[in-house]
Amino acid sequence: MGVQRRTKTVERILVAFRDPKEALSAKMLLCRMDEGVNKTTVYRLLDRLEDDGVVHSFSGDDSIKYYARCHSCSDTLHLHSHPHFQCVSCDKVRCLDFEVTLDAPENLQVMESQILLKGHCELCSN
Amino acid sequence: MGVQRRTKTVERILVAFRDPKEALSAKMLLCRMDEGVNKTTVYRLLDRLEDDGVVHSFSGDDSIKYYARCHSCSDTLHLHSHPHFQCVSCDKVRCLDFEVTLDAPENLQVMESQILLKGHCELCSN
DNA sequence: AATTTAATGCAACTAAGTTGCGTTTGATGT
DNA sequence: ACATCAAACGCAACTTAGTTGCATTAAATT
Repeated sequence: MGVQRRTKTVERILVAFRDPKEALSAKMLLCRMDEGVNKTTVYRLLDRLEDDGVVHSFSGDDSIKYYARCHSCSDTLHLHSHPHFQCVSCDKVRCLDFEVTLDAPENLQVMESQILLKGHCELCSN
Repeated sequence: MGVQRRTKTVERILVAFRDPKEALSAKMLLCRMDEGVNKTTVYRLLDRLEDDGVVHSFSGDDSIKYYARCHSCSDTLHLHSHPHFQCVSCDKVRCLDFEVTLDAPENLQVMESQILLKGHCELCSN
């Protein structure tokens, strides 16, 4: 049933996610919140915020779980059909703007699709 | 520079990958090879086979690395633009037949794309 | 058969993520 | 304002995927 109390740590995590496109791992979040927050708390809050439809998650190419803001999700409806991009140079991960629909074989009942593009971002592609 | 010697363990791993579409994790491989093979060996062989263009890898929704046979790759050219499917019920993972091309924003220099569909496979969708 | 070096096994390690439990703290009622 | 109670927290210990160093084994070549 997700987050019930608006604690300081919740506020700080939401601040870390102020960029609507940027995706963060638990470790990145821990680094940003310089004043000591426990990693267990971060992992648990990310779970709760995901339940609430505040953030969505996906697995990066490095097999690390990344989280980013949701924009039209709730605790009852989670819908993401946008791709994500991971820069192989600076390792930044983010949501891309366009939606993708794939027509999968009929015998498969597809519930979700995760698309991860890898390459060099604008800043790293020189 | 990949596999240089055709050892028994290499043979056994290639047998495990006889299904051209099925994707396997290191753990699954270890289970299949009932006679003791060390996990380090499996991880190392998978790396080498990937270098050689014999298998390709991708990250599952469970943040576990999966490997599957390549069909037209070599040590110099690795090219995969097909999606993968992971059944949320039986956890089997496999390659799908169709190729996908996405038009990413121009400012991004995309080198590779990973598409993972999640849902129920034919056998589990009742 | 002897030699060489890739491949293997083992133990110890790293890193992401989880769990149990005792303590703290935010929300609610009086 | 204060007591209460469960949500949220911190800590330590754990699980699991994957890696590394090193000594040993076994393919390939002579």
